[in-house]
Amino acid sequence: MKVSKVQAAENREGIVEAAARLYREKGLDGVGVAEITRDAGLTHGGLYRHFESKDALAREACLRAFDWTITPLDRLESSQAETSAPGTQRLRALVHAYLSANHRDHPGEGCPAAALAADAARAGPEMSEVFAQGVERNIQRFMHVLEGEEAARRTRTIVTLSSMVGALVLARATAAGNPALSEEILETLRAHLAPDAAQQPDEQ
Amino acid sequence: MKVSKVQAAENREGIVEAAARLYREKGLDGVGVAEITRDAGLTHGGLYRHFESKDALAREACLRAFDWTITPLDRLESSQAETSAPGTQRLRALVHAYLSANHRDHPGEGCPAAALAADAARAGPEMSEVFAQGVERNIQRFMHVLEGEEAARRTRTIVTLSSMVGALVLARATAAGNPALSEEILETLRAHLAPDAAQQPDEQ
DNA sequence: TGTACATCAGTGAACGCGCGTTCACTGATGTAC
DNA sequence: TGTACATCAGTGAACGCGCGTTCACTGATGTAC
Repeated sequence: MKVSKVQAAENREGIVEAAARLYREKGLDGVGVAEITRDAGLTHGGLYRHFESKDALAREACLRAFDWTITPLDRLESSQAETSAPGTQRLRALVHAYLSANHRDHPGEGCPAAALAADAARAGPEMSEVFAQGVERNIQRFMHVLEGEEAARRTRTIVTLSSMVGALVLARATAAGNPALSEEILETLRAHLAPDAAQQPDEQ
Repeated sequence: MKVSKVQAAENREGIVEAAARLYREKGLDGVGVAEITRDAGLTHGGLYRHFESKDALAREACLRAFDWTITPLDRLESSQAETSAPGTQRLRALVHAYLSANHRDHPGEGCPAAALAADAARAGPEMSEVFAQGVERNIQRFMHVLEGEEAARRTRTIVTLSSMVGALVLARATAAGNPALSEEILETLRAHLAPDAAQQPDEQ
């Protein structure tokens, strides 16, 4: 049956959000349109009123996923900033949130660069464009946490983001098979990217 | 028809090598048994004389892929070592080979950690064990390039490997959509991990 | 060394299954009057 | 404001297709004598 314009827009939104989460959890090839629409409370047939194809939905879901990543990081940033924390402390909070066991164990709500970059590299030029935009946005936002001259901040951001993505990816791949190694990787990069200070009790 | 034991062993070997390459190129979910066996010059039916299932083949292929990664790196190491290069130079050669456009554009012969870590994280505990072994082997081999106390070398190795994996993964995801960003990521991490010295003409 | 025959690596048709996509249909929505 | 009806979001059966796996069969291999 037909549905109000408002309801239809909400349904479309629900599909994108379900896809953004499920793709990050199971990979671009690991989840079908039936599961996505079911997760959004719909049936699979209606999907094509909203999206040209599964690939078009995947691109929109990836773009959306890059929002989700930044939001929780921002929340952490601002909660730290409220305590009049200097830039160093904000960086610390960001690095610790990114390289946490919680982020490792919940890719569905986490950074799409860590969850989907390899899949995106194989998914064709359009998906690569989406990803390039998302990564560039991540870089821009991350730069605001740092201090100093712009070129230097960009360099440091790219180094830090690359290190965090690699560490999270390796920690995930080894988590089930060798939990100690997985934790060692996270802890080593936490210490390297956000050193010094008293070790505060770790997240989750 | 039946085939000699030697031929059968060679055929099995060919399947593993084809799988190790194709999985890295197309992902664990991106290639089927028909394509793998065809690539090895066989038909799909005979695969189950050698492997219990597709998943068992995938695990063996991943383990094999971790050899392939180390082999070309070793060749680079030793060719540099012959010119009586200090450890710093060997590290430089390794980092430049890993973060090259050539490695980015040919995942099939490259590091499985960069190509398959995200897939491995979703493929169950047995695959995670395989991956943990492979990563640990990568760490052990990489440590030999560095100088200093053992714990410090291990820390530096984990930091360097994580950074290289993340940079390569991001460079691959953005290569088609924004080649300049992809190159910037590689170059930024080359400069960060193997700094100083006269810029020698780049690989490929 | 020569012969008879059990073994088994490899073939290719067939299977059940889940995929992405299509389409005739339903019926509430929202517009034209 | 009230009524008639065109629109179209959503449903669910159906499609063709490729997947992983099975299996009856083939015939060279390699062993027993």
